[in-house]
This record gives sequence, C-alpha cells and structure tokens, in this order.
Amino acid sequence: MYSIGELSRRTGTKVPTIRFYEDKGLLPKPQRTEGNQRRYDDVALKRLRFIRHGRDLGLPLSDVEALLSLEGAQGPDLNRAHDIAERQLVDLRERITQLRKLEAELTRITAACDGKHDHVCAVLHAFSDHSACLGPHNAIK
Amino acid sequence: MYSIGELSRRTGTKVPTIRFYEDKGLLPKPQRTEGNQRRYDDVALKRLRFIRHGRDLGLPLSDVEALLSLEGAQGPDLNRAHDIAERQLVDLRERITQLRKLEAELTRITAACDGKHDHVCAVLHAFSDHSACLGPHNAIK
DNA sequence: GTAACACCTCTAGTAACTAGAGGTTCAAGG
DNA sequence: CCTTGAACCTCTAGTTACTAGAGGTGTTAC
Repeated sequence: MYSIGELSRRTGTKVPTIRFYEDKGLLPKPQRTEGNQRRYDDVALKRLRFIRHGRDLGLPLSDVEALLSLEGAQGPDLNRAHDIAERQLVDLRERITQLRKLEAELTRITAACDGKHDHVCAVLHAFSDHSACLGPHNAIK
Repeated sequence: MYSIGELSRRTGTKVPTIRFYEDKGLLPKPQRTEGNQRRYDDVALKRLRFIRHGRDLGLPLSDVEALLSLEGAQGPDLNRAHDIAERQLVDLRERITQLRKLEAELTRITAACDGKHDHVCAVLHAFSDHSACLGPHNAIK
C-alpha cells in the first residue's frame, strides 16, 4: 500500500493532481487509514500511470476517461479506442501545420529587425499589420 | 465612430471578447453615447487589430500588452520587442519538435490496431504502458 | 409607437491543474 | 512516552483567454 506521496513519486504526478483526479472520478476513492490518510494499491498505480500516459500523449482528460471505461471491453466497442487515438493524431497533424506557418511568419518578423532602431521598429510594424504577413496563420491552442 | 458590434465585424473579434480586453486594460475605455453604449474610433480599431494579430501569432496577452506599451518607443527599448518575438519563435520550435514526437508515437499506436479485437486491444495496451513507446514524449500545451 | 435587434452589466463556466491557508497525523529519535 | 518535523488533510481561490447566459435597456426602421 502506498501513501499519496509514494504514489506521487512513483508516477511523477504532483500530490494535489492525484487528489484532483480523484475528485473528477478518474481515480477511485482509495482506502483510508484510521487517521484519514489515503492508501493506494497497485491497481490504482496502474490506473494513474494510464492517465498520465494519455495526458503525455496530449489527450484531454475526457478522452482518457473514455479509454479507461474501455478497459476490458471486447469487440466493436474497442473501435472507440482506435477512434480516439486517430482523432488525436489528425488533430496533432493540423496543429503542427499551423505552428509551422507561425514559425515562418515569426522567422521573417524577427529577421526584419537589424538592431538599429532609428525610426520605426520592423518587429512592431509586423505585429501591428497582418497584411505584412506571407499568408493566413492562426495560433491554435 | 463604431459601435462595439461594428468593431467586432471589422476585426473578427467577438463582442464579449472586446469588453474583456477593455476590462484587462488592453483597450482603453471608449467614449459612450448618452444611452451608455460604447463608441470606438480608428485608433481603437488599430489597437484591437494589433492585439488580435499578436494573439494569432501565438503570443499571450501579457506579451501583447508589453508590445503595445512599446509603441512609439525609441532606441534600446525596442530590443524588448525583438526579444519577445524571438522568445516566441524559440518556444514555437520547441513545441513543434515535441508534437512531432507525439505524432510518431500516435502513428505507431494507431497502426498497431488491425481492426480485429479478439483479445487485448493494442491501442489500449499502448496507452497503458509508456515502456511500449519509442522514446520520451510530453504534450506541451 | 412598437417590434426586433443590439447593447448594457454581472456572474459563472471552460481545462487542467497549482498554490496557499489552516489544521491533523505519522514516524523517528530522545 | 513525548516531541518534532515532514507529510498528510480539506477547502478556497488563482491561472489563461475567453464564452455563455440571465435579466434588463437603448436604438432604429417601419
């Protein structure tokens, strides 16, 4: 049995975050000591690792929750797991594309500044006026 | 003079967002009609466009605010503008790198699922166990 | 004059935590 | 057995950048 601090160390999750997951229903309410402190077993440890890994892969908690509910599922229900992963991948690729556009604009903007600031700053000008940009761009998340 | 709705249309900013910027001090408090409705001039329009463009380039409002305060500045103060743009660029590149790693993992994970779900789902397994991953990965923002 | 629409303020909700206050329990050393 | 300090407890509020809604008022076109 692990204390919350031990679970924290083993998963790299901050203690308040563990309690937060419990409040959200992602982690089941653990046993308590007589003094009301939480005690976790290996099932909880595994579940927390699953949550963290999902988060590290960029999934929102709602998707992590959906995946958790699929544990032990069979047959066509499992397509939902596949869908979640695939949707996340599509999302990710779109974001990468957007960020690349942003990168191009910012590279151009920063390069426009030669360090001399005798008159109008090229950087400020570029920020103030989208028409100076190469094309459309939008910061997604 | 523009109403808030007109300003909204001209900048693609939602009306509540304009009021939100005003509350935050990014937009100055505009004149009001006798009936207490906001009326904006071209200076406000320009300023709002600046804010939106900064946001579209991925800057947090705090950076946008810093840039706004540099308008009309001279000499070395303007290096701050350059710094902000450059910091954003570094940030952006780091994020792109991270997202690429994620993409690689997710591509592998989704490919592992052949559509048959006779026993353990490969996707769920991959999510539950980071050691099945190619390398470290973390979803940044 | 009246209907429809735009506007007003204020509160609360979103995601995923994080920080802090103020108080209790646990484990180790004396 | 007692004390001390770390770890734990609950609860509230803050973070970012908005967005949604309630309940009420102003403006405008016919």
